[in-house]
Amino acid sequence: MASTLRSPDPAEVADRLHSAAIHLLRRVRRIDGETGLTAARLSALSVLVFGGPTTLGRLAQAEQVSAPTMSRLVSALVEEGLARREPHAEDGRSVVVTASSRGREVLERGRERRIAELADLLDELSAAELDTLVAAAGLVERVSALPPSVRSAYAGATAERRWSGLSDDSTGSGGTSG
Amino acid sequence: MASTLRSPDPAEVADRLHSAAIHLLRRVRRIDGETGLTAARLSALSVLVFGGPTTLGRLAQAEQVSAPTMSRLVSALVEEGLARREPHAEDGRSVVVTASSRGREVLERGRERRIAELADLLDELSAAELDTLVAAAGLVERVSALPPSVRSAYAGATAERRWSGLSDDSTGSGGTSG
DNA sequence: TGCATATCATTAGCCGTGCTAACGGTATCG
DNA sequence: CGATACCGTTAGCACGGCTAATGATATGCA
Repeated sequence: MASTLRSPDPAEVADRLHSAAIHLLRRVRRIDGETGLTAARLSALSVLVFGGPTTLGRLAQAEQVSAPTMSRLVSALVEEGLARREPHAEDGRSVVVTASSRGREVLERGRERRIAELADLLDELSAAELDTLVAAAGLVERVSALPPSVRSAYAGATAERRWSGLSDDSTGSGGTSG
Repeated sequence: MASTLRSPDPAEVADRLHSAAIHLLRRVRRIDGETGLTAARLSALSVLVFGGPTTLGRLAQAEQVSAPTMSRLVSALVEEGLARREPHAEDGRSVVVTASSRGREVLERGRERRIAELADLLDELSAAELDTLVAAAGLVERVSALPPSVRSAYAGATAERRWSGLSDDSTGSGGTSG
């Protein structure tokens, strides 16, 4: 209502975004618990699936978390059989992380489940409103200073399955795994 | 770009929102660490400040968390002098939580700090884009099945400082505190 | 009245996820 | 060959979700 009647106050925008993000995640937390995929793992896995194999460090960078955090996250994915850790061909210090075929399946299943759960909620939104959400998500990603193509791959899928900074030296294979 | 050219796929919307929320919160987590106010505490405190005193249970409901979680959250706020726990006048089982004046100050300071940190990022967005974000935040709140007026109080402030479900029987005093 | 049940909040304990610090192993450069 | 830099892991801390169990109070019914 009031939001479009005037120039939005950045303070307000920040607060409302903050609040919305918190509540959205609290909701999703409950949902993805059913597949055993938590939000952070799902997010990391999706980067692997859509972006192809990459090193742990680059994955951490893409997800904007510290290396130890990503290491633990990857360990969880590996233990669940959703990803593999492999030695880097050229750099002995590095580790290449690859989504397993089961990882792809589970990502898709989790995705479908999440959608099923959200379907009732999203149903009451118009196409224009969905558009608004998509646009906002894009803006948030931009504002969060992420490598943008990673995130647009989320939607584009076939258009750009790899992103510039990651595949040049770390994967070596070309992203066709499983 | 492509998002406005067709009817958005709910799956896509869900994924992108999910991802955006994760990354936004990861960013904000770093920011509000400087004031000692974490995201969850800030969110709860803001409900108290904008909504007035309420019981713990209702606060938990408003924030969509379990009672134990909110109890711990409130304990943290109380220990930091940002809120008070008081016995309920009519129901001995209940506890009324009230934001202290310092709580209001700190909320405002944390808010300002968060905004200062986000200023560079939000600066690169147009007014229309900010509008998009605000609209999206509202949609997310709606979709997250929250009591809507709580959240609109975030923006409206003076317009509706109380929200229907909370003040009828739990506060007893009338919401004018401090 | 008195006991059973329901409700509100707290405590206890688990898990996941963020961090920094410290460490081991590898590359790289002098 | 030794010093230094870099990558990843381990260790340990804090926080915030949750469920289960415990007090304490209200309520309802015999």
